[in-house]
Amino acid sequence: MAQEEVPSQDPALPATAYAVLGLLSFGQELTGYDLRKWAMNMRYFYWSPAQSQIYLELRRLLQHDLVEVQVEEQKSRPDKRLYRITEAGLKVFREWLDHAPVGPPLLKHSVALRLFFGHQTDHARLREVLTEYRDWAVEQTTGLTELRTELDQRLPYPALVATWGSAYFAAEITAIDAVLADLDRMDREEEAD
Amino acid sequence: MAQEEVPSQDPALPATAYAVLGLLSFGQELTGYDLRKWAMNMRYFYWSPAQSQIYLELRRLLQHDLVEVQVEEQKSRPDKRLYRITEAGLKVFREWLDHAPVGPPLLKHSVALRLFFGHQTDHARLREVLTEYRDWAVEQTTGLTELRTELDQRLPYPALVATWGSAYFAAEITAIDAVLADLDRMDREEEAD
DNA sequence: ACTGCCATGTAACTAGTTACATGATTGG
DNA sequence: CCAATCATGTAACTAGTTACATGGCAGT
Repeated sequence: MAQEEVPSQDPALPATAYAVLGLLSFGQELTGYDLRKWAMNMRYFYWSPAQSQIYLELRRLLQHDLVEVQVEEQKSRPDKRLYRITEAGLKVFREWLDHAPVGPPLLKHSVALRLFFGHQTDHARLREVLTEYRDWAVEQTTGLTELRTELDQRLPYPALVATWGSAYFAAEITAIDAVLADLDRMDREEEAD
Repeated sequence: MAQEEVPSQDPALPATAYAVLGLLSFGQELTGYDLRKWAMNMRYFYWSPAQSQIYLELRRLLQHDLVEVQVEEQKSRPDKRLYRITEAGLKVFREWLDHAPVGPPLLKHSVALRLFFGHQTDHARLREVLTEYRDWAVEQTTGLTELRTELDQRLPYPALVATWGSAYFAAEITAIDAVLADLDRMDREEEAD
């Protein structure tokens, strides 16, 4: 390591670090374990990183003095490490929130990918895959509606995102139904020649 | 390395490898360069990996004999490597298409993430970010409609996905408008106290 | 004259994953 | 009594990124 000259002007953190920082920006002291649970509530629109990744980001943020930790000793189990955002952390987070370039969402839709290659399989199997995805999407809407009622008024912005998420899954369900109908149409057209 | 005993029964390839294999399953011989262009057409629903990653996957697929290559020598520029899917490749691809478990889409929506943390910024900035995203989404629908007319009849399944994609972006635009309206409402409620 | 396309590849890095290890406490 | 939860962390790996290098040829 070189001798420190500048106290890291622009840490250029990965998105996950900002997600962690953002969760801490609500003002509560949280453990890595707590953060993982919160991150799971965000899975509807932001892929939850693995548990080990969260602990890694926390250590990185600590090194940059963007969070501070208070260790609570526990008998015969790992010490509880309560993280809190620092002034510097809040500053960096707000800077990101206000000035980071608006990027497109990163999407890897494996079901859409499989439909794209539909010429290599049959409609029966395609319908199975699509239906399974549809069922999953229905479950997600249920989960989101529950989450939203849980959030409402207390956390207005997360509630807004939950509403958005519901709309997203509703749209997916409608789109799947349209695709399913199109597959039927294709079958009928094939039959009638 | 151990001495080869089994000729790699289950290669367990990453998703990107299947995407490449799938593109080759249309029957054309393609270069890495061609594949990158095709992958860019899929960016609406499946994140385009970096160019270097595509070349890497091709080399891996070659090692597994899932593709074969025909080298065309070029004077004073890199040789053109035309890849073609093999019988084994087609088999592995179909196996994946038919039997891979249906996974949820991987989504990292940085705009939704920023809205989630709206308490740390102001509505003016939030509106800017949302509007910029909205504009981008509008562009995407335009691109997709063009692509769909280009695909229609010739490639029915990609056309289906393109339609789905249009619906997705349309839903995003509607959702953003709803969020924008909600922000207005929040402003009015704040004002009236 | 210059920009963009064709075409491949390497090097160094970062983000992320899965699997493992530990072990008491709480709830049904 | 058994399963889940709490709570952190390491090790080995894979997927993916950016930046660089090369250099002719086609179109405006």
